[in-house]
Amino acid sequence: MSLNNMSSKNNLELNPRISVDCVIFGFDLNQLKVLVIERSISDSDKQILTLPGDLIYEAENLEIAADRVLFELTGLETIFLEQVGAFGDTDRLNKEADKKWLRAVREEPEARVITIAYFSLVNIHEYAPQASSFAKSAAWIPLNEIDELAFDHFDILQTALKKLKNKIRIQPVGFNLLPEKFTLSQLQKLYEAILGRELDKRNFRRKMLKLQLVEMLEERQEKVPHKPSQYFKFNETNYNILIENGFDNFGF
Amino acid sequence: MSLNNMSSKNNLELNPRISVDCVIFGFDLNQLKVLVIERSISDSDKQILTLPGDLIYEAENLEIAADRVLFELTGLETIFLEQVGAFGDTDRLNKEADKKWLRAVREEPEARVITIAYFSLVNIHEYAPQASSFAKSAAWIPLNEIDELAFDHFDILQTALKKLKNKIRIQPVGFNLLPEKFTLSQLQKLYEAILGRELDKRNFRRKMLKLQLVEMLEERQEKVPHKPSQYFKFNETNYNILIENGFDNFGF
DNA sequence: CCAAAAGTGTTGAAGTTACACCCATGC
DNA sequence: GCATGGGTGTAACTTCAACACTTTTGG
Repeated sequence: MSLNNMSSKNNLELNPRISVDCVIFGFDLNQLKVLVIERSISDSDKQILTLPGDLIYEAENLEIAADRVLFELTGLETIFLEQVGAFGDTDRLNKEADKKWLRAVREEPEARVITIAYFSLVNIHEYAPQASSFAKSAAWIPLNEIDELAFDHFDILQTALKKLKNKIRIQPVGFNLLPEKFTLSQLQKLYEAILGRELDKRNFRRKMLKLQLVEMLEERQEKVPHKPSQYFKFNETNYNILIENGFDNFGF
Repeated sequence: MSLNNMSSKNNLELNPRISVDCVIFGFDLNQLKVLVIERSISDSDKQILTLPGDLIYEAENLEIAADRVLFELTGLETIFLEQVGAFGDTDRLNKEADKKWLRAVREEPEARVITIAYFSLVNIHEYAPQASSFAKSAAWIPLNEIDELAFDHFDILQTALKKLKNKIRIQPVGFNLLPEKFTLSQLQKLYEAILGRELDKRNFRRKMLKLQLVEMLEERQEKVPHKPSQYFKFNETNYNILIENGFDNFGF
C-alpha cells in the first residue's frame, strides 16, 4: 500500500482532531473494576493512568476505531461498546503533564482534540489485558481506588458510570460482566457494586426469578466452607426480549 | 481584531472536522414539533430539510457552539441543551444532494465531519424562529410529518426522540415545553405526544398532583365552549428537586 | 461443633389499572 | 338544549420493603 494511493492514504492517515476513549468495566465477583493503562514515557515522570484511547483514522467509523484502539492498547477484542458521548471542552488537554506527554507522542500536540467515549462491560476472567503499543501496561483497577486520571478521563469515567447506573435500572446489562455460570449472590453483588448500595437478598432473588432472566443449573458450588450455592445461567431468550423492551417499570 | 493574532485567530477559525446539530422540540398544546431549516441553495433543487447545525470554531466549546449555531440559524436564544451524542460514520455526508450543498457552502466540502448532536425542549410560543444566515427559513414541523432529513439528521432526530422518551420517565422534562400557565389536560397531551400513547385522565392527574409538581392557580379558562379548566403552574422548588433526583421509580 | 454463606415466606403499605358519570360553559 | 371537554372516586390487583431463622458444607 502506498501513501499516495488516495483510499489507502485515508485509511492510514490519522485524524488529528478526533479521538476515542474506552471505559471498560469488569467485575471480579467482588468489586467493579476499570481497565486503565499507564502512559509510558520517561520513567522520571509520575505515572498517571489513562483510559484506553487514541486518535482515529480518517476513514474509520467511530465504533470501529474504539474497537481497534482497545485492541491495540490492551489486546481485548470484540467487545460490545455503547457510546457515552462527546467530550470537547477546549481546555481538556491543558494540564501540564498531559501537554508534555502529547508533545512526546503526537504529531500535532497542540491540536484541539474532541474525544468520543464508549463504555463496555466485560467478563474479567475471559479477557486478560496486556500491554502493547505505547501502553506501558494495562490493568484492572478497582473503581473506588481511582480518584485521578489524565486529561478529562476522570470526568469521562464518572459520566460512563452514571450511564451504567441508569441503564441497569431498565435493562439486564450486568450479564456481560459475569461468567457463564454464576450464583445469585454473585449477581446480587454485581448489582450492588454498580448501584453503590446494598440490596435485600430475598427481594433481589424474587425479582430476578420473576423476570425469568436466569435459569437454575443442575450444578452446585463445590468445596466451599458453607452451604453450596446453586449455579444459574442466563436465559438468552428472555434476556434479549428485556434488552429490547427494557423493564418498563414506569408509572404511566 | 487581526487574523494574525493567535487567540483571535483561533476564535475566528472554523474547525472543518466538527459540527454541532440541534434537535429542538416544541409543543403547540396539541402535537410535538421539531425545528428544522430549509437549505438555501439554487431554487431548482428539491428543498430538503435539515436540523439547525454548522461547523464549530476552533476555540469554542461544544455547548457554546450549539447555542451559537442555533441562534445564528433561527434567532432562538439561551436554551438548555442536552447532548444526544456524536455521529461520525464515514458515509454520513455521502448522499449526492448533500455533497452538492456542501460544495456550495463549505471551504473543505470533502472533509470528514463528525457532528455532536444536542436536543432541547422549548415553549413554542415564546420563541419565534426566524430565518437568518444561510438558513432560507426556519420552521416548526410536526414530528410525525417528518420522514426524511438531509445527511444523517433523521437518524439523529430518532435518537434524540428516544432520549426524550427515556428522560420523561424519570424526570419532569416536559415543563420547558409549556407556557407558564397551563391546564392538566394540556400537560397530559404533552406526555401523550412524547410517549406516543394515550394515558388515563384520572390516573394522570392523580400522579401529577401527588408529585406536587404543579400548583393550582386562581385563574380559569375563559370563553371555552365547555366547562372551563383550571390553570396550573409548575412548582419550581419541587421541579428542581425532581430534576436532581429523578422519580426513582425502579424496583431495587 | 463452629463459622460461613445459602436459602426461604409473610405481612402491611404503596402504587397501579380500569372504569362511568355529572358539571360548567358557549352557542 | 346540546355539544364539548372538565373534573371526580373506588375497588381489585400488583408490587415493594422490611424482616429472622434454618440448612449445608469445610475445617
